[in-house]
Amino acid sequence: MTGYLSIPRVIRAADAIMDQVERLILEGKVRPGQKLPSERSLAEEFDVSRPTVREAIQKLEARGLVQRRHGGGTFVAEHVGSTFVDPMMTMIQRSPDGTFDILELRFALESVAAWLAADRATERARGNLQRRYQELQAAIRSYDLHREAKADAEFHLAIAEASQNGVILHIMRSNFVLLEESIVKNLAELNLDRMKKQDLALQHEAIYRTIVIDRDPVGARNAVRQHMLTVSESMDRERLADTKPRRLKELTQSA
Amino acid sequence: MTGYLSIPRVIRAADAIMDQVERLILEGKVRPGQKLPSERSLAEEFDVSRPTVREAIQKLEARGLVQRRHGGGTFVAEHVGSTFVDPMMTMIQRSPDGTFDILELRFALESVAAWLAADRATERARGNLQRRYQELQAAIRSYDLHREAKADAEFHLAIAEASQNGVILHIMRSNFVLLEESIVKNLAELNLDRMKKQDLALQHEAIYRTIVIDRDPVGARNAVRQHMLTVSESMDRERLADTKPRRLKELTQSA
DNA sequence: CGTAATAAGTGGTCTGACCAATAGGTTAAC
DNA sequence: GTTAACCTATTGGTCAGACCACTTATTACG
Repeated sequence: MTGYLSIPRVIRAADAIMDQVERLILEGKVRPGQKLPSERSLAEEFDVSRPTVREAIQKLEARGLVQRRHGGGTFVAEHVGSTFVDPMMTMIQRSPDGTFDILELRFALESVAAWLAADRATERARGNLQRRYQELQAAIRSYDLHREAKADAEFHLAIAEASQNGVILHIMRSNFVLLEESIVKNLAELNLDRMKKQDLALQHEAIYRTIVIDRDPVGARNAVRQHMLTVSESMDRERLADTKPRRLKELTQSA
Repeated sequence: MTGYLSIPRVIRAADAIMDQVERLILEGKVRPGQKLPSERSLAEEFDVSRPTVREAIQKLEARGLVQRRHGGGTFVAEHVGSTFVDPMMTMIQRSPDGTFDILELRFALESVAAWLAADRATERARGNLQRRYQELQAAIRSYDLHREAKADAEFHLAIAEASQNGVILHIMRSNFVLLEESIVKNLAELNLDRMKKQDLALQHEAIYRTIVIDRDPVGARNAVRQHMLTVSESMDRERLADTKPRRLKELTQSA
């Protein structure tokens, strides 16, 4: 049937198909959410067997590019790369120090992102940031913890978007879910302390203002650092017997 | 957060097998580098067909947990998760500003990593860092560009390891290949300028010293920042018509 | 003793079939 | 006429058995 059976293939057929389908997706020939051709028709089109096509699609699924529904079809993931959290990351999160590790990561990424955002955000990005900020305020007033966490995460994500750095944005996006869970945790503890809660609100306001209004890179960076510091302090109580020294505070203060 | 479309997921046989095999790996029943049972014997053991086992293993392969060799067998990946580079990242890298974006990411991550490493690196991690540093020096003397880039990347990776932050380490590992390519690019340009090359050597020495010998967090962070700044300057010449303002320098100086 | 031919084992692909879930159109009930 | 139940074609999920291509270990030959 398949004409090139006699040709010794160095590369695997499945990988070749995967590249082709991947290109279809990445080049936008099939848009996010759209349905991919069925396995059978793809097999015919590429002139390979269905198992080979299945292998290809499975790999794409494992990488989060597509999603399969039994009986429904195969669909391109809604936002490529954003729903996908790599397995290692979730493992890390469940580890004892995971939450704090993530906080240190955020400290590193978001302080730089804020600096960059204040420096070079587009008009559109600033508008978006403002919208996210207002949404966050509304969420806080709603006393819906989950909604607040989501809005909080979206706000921080908007900073990354405004930074115009695709890599930083991608990392924050691909860990959006983790970020959200992490925020839920933090909020749950902070809710007991109205003072701290007030601090958070002021800090969010400072971040928003320094980036969107003042466009002050240094101020934005410091505001984010202060914010992270407050969040980390709320966690310290619960982890007195930590195995590693945790000194975000000093990391913040030492210029 | 999790999709509204989220359906009552019926467990697929392949996924169940994947979990089982994954557990074998993560629980250490089969060690990295070790050979996994053949597909046929796994199929018999789990009482499913070989295609199903193949699907399971394929997914593990796509996630970088195992590696298959035609005719050889399936092996557990040497360092789990480190071979895996996610597709989006390679796309970003090929974009016009990709190289600079990565540099900004490194600026954010590595400066914090250096700070943490100087503060809390274990004896073992410091020894490893020293070894990597010596290897880097040897590589430089060999005038082998690729070897030098690899040693350079390994050195920076060792900093992340010493930081004891699993998340930062993971991100740097999963982008190790990109990091290496990025360094090759930078070195290629820097090679024309012996002065700059000398600067790099001094900076690597400073990073090594502040972390391993002095154990000076602030010094380590500044050393990394200075290093990134030098690297970024070598790129500026080639990208005068950049679309985004790039001011790593100011990001460095403003305390 | 060393090297080359060979055999066994393993992943890679194919064919074809049947099962299970979904989606959409058709029909029946209201 | 509208809505609800149902039926069917489509599509992904699984299975079986076979053969090909590559690797590795064994064996036989020089």
